[in-house]
Amino acid sequence: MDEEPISIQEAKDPGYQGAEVRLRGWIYRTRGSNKMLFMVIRDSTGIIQCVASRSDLGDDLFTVAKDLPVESSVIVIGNVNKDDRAPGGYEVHMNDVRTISKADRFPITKDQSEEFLRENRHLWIRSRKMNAILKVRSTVTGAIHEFFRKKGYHEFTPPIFTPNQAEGGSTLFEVKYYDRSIYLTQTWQLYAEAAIFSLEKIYDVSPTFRAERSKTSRHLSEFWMAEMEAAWIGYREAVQIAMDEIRFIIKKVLENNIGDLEILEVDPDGLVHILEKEWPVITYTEALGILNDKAGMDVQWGKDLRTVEEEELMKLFDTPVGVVEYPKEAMAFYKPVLEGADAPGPVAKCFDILAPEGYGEIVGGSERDTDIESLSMALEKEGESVESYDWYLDLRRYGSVQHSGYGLGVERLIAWICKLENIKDAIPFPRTMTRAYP
RNA sequence: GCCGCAGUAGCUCAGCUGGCUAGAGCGUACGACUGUUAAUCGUAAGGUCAUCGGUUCGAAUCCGCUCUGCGGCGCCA
Repeated sequence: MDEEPISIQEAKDPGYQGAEVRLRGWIYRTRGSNKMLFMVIRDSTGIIQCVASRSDLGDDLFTVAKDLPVESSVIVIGNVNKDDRAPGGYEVHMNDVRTISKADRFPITKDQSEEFLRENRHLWIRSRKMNAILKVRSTVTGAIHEFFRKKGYHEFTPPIFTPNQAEGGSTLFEVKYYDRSIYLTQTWQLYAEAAIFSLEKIYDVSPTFRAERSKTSRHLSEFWMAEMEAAWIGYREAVQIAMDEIRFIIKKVLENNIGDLEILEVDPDGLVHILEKEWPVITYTEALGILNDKAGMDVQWGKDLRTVEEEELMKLFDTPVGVVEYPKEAMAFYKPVLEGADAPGPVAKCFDILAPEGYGEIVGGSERDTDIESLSMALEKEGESVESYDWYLDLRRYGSVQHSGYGLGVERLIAWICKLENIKDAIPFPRTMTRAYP
């Protein structure tokens, strides 16, 4: 009588058709008359319609079940069958409904604004949309681990509290640290550079904090970055690794999340198509030429590409594009100059990967400068105290080697794969300049 | 840092050439209904129109400050 509960997804398996099953879940919708009750329930795997007539359950139980509000938790026992009349094509004829917890009136109803859903994120996370996104997210982070481990990389976990900046001073979160201040990490990079002299090939997926005053649909104050750092490789190899990584992630999403993409109304064929194509790698200087020729934009050499320029450029491509060798001037202190480059000015051994359809930069990376003199000069130029980076400069004093690394913005990648309008939906509890609740 | 948009029932909105005793749909409560597809029908409850101040005989409506949220630029992943 008390059979083991199964998931809603399992109940749709041919082996269970006609059988009595026990399902656990939450009420997603209810409809009915005084003789019939339709109760759609959901669990982590999906939704299924459950139906009963008054005579099936008896007057008392029918009345109790009919009064259960949306999001009440229940155990349903009944016979599952294919039924074309049911949404989703399967239906459970209920023999029993057990109330685990009767819900209060659920605040989220048919009409929802973005703001209201963010205010109620702790409840909205139950929605089919968020459920699907979070499953894709789990696939993405899992795929990152799998990709690097298969290639012989070690997972390396950096500190989150850091005394130094690495990406420009104005974007650090300063926090109390006993009787002084410290910062939340903006990147694992300086520590990763130390670690490669032990592990050679490392990666991580970890939170990153940037206090940029950006109020856009592409920015978060707390986001997850998947980074890699490896000894003995140059920036051009790093570009290829990053592209392989993204391809691998997309492949895994296609293997595991077709149903979720469907809920998100994303056509998987688009992703398949992207996997089939070559992804171009162009230089910054070439990018300016393309912008001039095909978009009529006259961008002054030496400036970083701005959002409009990236958007115009990516209108010309339907796959991710690697852009390499940006002007040294616009780049962070640790990016070395490429000698003998075919460009109007000094360029750095660095790259970005841009996603199509306006999703912008999803990867940024570079080779790392191994020259103490030029590093010290670059730090001074940025107004940093060279002394506080002494430990970092040590890495150049004891057996320095060529090395490169990059960071992939996990939420930006998810937003692109899932075609989300806003990056805030790519993370369960978004943190922005104006929101740290719930 | 700069620019723009918004705040009216639990939710989504209408009302904004000043005349309101502030409406609708959804949700909720009660009732009806034997196959519903975010069912349908009936009845009801539910509001200091974000705050403060100003103009006016009269302000949801016009003006100003503030607060809150959202987006765009810049910067970045």
